[in-house]
Amino acid sequence: MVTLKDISIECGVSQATVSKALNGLPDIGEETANYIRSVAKRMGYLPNATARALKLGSSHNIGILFVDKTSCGLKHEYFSEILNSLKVEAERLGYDVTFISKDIGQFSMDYYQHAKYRNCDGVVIASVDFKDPDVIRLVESEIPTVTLDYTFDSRTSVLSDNVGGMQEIVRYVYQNGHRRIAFIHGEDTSVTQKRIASFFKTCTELGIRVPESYVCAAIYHDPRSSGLATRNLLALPERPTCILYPDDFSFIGGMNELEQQGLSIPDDMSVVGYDGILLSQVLRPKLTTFRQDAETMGRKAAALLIEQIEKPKSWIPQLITVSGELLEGHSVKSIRI
Amino acid sequence: MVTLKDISIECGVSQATVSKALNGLPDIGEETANYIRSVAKRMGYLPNATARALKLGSSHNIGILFVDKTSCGLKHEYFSEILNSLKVEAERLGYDVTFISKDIGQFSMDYYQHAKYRNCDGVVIASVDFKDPDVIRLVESEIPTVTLDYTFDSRTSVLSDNVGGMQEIVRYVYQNGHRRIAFIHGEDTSVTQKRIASFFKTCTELGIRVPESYVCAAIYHDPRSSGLATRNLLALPERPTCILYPDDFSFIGGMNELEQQGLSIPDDMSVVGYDGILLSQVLRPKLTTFRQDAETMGRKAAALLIEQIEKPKSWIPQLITVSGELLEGHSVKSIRI
DNA sequence: AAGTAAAACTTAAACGTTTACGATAAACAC
DNA sequence: GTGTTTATCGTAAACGTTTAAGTTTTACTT
Repeated sequence: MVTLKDISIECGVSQATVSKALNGLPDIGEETANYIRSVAKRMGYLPNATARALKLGSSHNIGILFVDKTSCGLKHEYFSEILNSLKVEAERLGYDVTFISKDIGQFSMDYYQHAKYRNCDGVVIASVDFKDPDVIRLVESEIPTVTLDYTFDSRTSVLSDNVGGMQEIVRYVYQNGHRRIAFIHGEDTSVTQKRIASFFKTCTELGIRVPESYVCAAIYHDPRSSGLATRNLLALPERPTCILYPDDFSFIGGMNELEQQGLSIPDDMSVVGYDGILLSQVLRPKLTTFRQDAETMGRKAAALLIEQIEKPKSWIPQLITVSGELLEGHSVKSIRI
Repeated sequence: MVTLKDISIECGVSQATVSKALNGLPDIGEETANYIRSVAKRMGYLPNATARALKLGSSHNIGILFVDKTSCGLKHEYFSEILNSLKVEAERLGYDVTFISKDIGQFSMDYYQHAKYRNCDGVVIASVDFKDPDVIRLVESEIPTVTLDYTFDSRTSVLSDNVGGMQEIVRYVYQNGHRRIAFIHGEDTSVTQKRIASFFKTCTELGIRVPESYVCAAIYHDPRSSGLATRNLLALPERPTCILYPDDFSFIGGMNELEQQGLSIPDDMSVVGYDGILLSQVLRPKLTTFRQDAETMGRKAAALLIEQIEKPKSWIPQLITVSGELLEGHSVKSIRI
């Protein structure tokens, strides 16, 4: 490994001069600087991120928190898309991305300790239990953080527009003549709460009455529970004409249930998904769904975190809401009223 | 941040003593060591991975190479599952995981340089163009590597059993009475080549004649191209009775095509997927497919890489083949001959 | 010509560890 | 009592950077 010292010897100058020349500091003569740079290049010099981090106290490395407990963390296309764009943007800005977890090796540490241990300049928190005391400790620490789809007081977060998304869906369905709209939602999270609230609010605005039995719970990303919920809805004396699913993948459960009962989509039942994953666009009939802009969310999260890292003084916490778009498929029938 | 120095002052001993006590070296008195450890705990001491890495020349950090060009890198459940188990296993063994890429910030570097820059102890290479000169440079460097689903000379790799998988599929289909078996394969990669070779070999062993038109190309993870290939197969004068798809997700394209032509699965056409992703198990009829054990692959890759890192002297390159299992669904009809 | 300022470069300390080597004292052998 | 071993702890250098402060040389000002 070629170091500053090697170059300094080769050039006949001091290490400091080499360092300053390579970093473009102003107090090195142009001639000398160019010469040093050329020698560095010839010798194949690479800066040592570790030494730099030790000296500067900043590692140019950000942590990412994905919990694997649900085991659908990374598997979910929404999150893997976020992760990918986050990584790309961070790298564009000169930062690497490292996973943060509890319990690294024999050491047992919490997220905050892990981030400190690795000298992470900041952490993006996604897909975790936000009630976890360890998560809260990290968020309340001095380490810059950005949370995804959850907001802590005085902290920056990037949110998918769940309120707007649900509103658009309900309005779209309403415009297509539906008045008996059921909503199968996911397990109780802040995202779910927002969608439920927006669902009721929009229905009220439109003057739609929503029977209690039309709103039922399932589990995200679990077609079985959504299938079950679908069956219950179909058994109702007054069937809905349209069912909103917690996510596109869960809809598969509903699809199977409908098919089994000999009902066709959208003629006998209209359906809407959520997420806009690849699958939704290749199903026949194409699924009408609300596409969350995961790419933008990951990019924004990285950009905001790094901005916060680089100007910590003047930083004011931000709440960024990333809007999505309704992807119109052929799963909602237009019915005359 | 509390350092060894702080503890040494508090305890009235030297830094060296503290370091040795915390690392459990034998030349510190038991009494002193216990005292130092208790003080360290009380003061909330955390080792500094950066300083340690600089001193020891090993960062306890491994790199992971995922290319995003195809943009289906992380999105593919197969890879996200590998990534997840790789991460979990690495952390269990005391290593963190960092993404490696070209071009970090304003610096333009190749994979090898990036890995050196970050002091990665080793790199797992997955889902990339293995012909890329930059990848080859990395593999041929002194940095320990493990490749996934591709083998370089004298290098360790973890392979999914594509040969065995295809063999099992063909045999299963054969046992169910099929003799006219078509195979839609993915784009030309070493994985594809293995599957094609195994397909032909197994067919030959079983005495099945395979018309040239039965083997056609599509693109992995792309239902459209598989749909097109399906259409071509259906237009053949002598239709196959069973179609093997490049992967489960691509099969959706075939499913749509079959449905559109009024053909039902498996009565009018038998189908088999590949991968065993979640989707395959919730489709109706359930898709018969070959499940790749991505969890084991990621785990093995991490374990092998770390073993290689920790005993580089005695290391002999290994080729590990991870076998999968046939998941029998209801998409293959048993026909009498 | 004397003083000041700017430019170009060096010295040396610091970041937080680890570890080879040295030092001290107690314990032991004879 | 002398010499040797052993246990325990300290000293100091090293890993590869960055940077404040100092030094020398040159140029400029009046």
